[in-house]
Amino acid sequence: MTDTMIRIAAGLERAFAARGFAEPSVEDLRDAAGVSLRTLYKYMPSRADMVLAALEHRHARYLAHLFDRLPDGPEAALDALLERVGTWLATETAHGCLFHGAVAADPGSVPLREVLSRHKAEVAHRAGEATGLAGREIELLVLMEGLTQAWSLHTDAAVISAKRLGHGLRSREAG
Amino acid sequence: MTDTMIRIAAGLERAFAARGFAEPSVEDLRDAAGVSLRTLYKYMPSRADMVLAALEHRHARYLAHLFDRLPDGPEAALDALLERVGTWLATETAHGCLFHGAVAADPGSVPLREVLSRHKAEVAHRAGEATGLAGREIELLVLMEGLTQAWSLHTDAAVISAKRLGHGLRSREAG
DNA sequence: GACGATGTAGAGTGGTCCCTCTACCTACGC
DNA sequence: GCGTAGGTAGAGGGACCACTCTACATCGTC
Repeated sequence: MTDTMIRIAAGLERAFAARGFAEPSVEDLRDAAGVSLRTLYKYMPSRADMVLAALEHRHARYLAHLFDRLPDGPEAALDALLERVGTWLATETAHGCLFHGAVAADPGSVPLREVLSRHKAEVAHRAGEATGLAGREIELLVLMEGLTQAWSLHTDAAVISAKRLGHGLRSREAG
Repeated sequence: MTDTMIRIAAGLERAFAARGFAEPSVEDLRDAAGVSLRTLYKYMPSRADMVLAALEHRHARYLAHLFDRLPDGPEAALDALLERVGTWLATETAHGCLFHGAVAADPGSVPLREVLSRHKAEVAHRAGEATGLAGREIELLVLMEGLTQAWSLHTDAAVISAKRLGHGLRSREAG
């Protein structure tokens, strides 16, 4: 039951990541999920629900990718974190953040915006904990968001630049 | 002739900025442009061309907003630049960067990606010139992109955070 | 006052899409 | 052997959308 659900969500995430939110039809999504149309609609009663399920699935995977067994020292942690953002972008997505992409594809959707907010807030919060920069979550958010957006244009150079900006953040404790 | 064209492009830009790229139908765009369907298609032979025209128009307006009469001193220039990014987001767009939004709505479009690249490259280049940070364009790009994305969640706090990150960038000339 | 360029108004067409529904299959507990 | 739960396959409805086309209005120029 929940097993089927997870398998479907994984397939949907893959489809949306590869082709965006506008293009794939529900029949494409059915193929990506590997179930029949009826089963798909049983678990996700509308296309909008399919988007939400895919994002939920991605949220869990993204957190795991960024924070599992991160180095302990604060400087090492921040560098490793930004490095992992780069590897995520290189392996998992063709362009930009999937959550922003979903909102951009349907700006009127309130639940979508809520998912985006929760996602970013949790990423920022855990980044603050992991790097010993609690209280500077917004700086960390700006850094990670900027890297995510700039990566598609500059790949590794963007990672290096984000790390430099991050070092500046730590060397001065000015408020 | 070109006058009509500009008026149409301005209306299209407003429509896409307000409602995203997926939602508005061509009839909605016609209303926003204030011309007939026939005239609209005369100047922009397809809906994809309407998107491109809207982005071209926005590109010019964005550059003007960011760089017209920017303060001279490098520190003041960077702060003012980031401040202007904030005011742009507050007055011009409900959510995120319109160029990224357009690509997200149609990830397969090559001309769209080219417009995005040219836009970001020119913004970064001119930001480097204006702030005396030529050679650090990618850091500036990460900063401005991060601010743009984080702004919708944190508004003014994101501007302040971006400024802090920017100060760190200047205080150390390390490569 | 005729004309040509440029515009408006809006109906129609072909196609796609989301979603529903019918009909059938398979595995398992008892 | 039979009911039940949960699955597949796929056709069809109703709505919407991008785009085209016909018919008519306006206006500056000669």
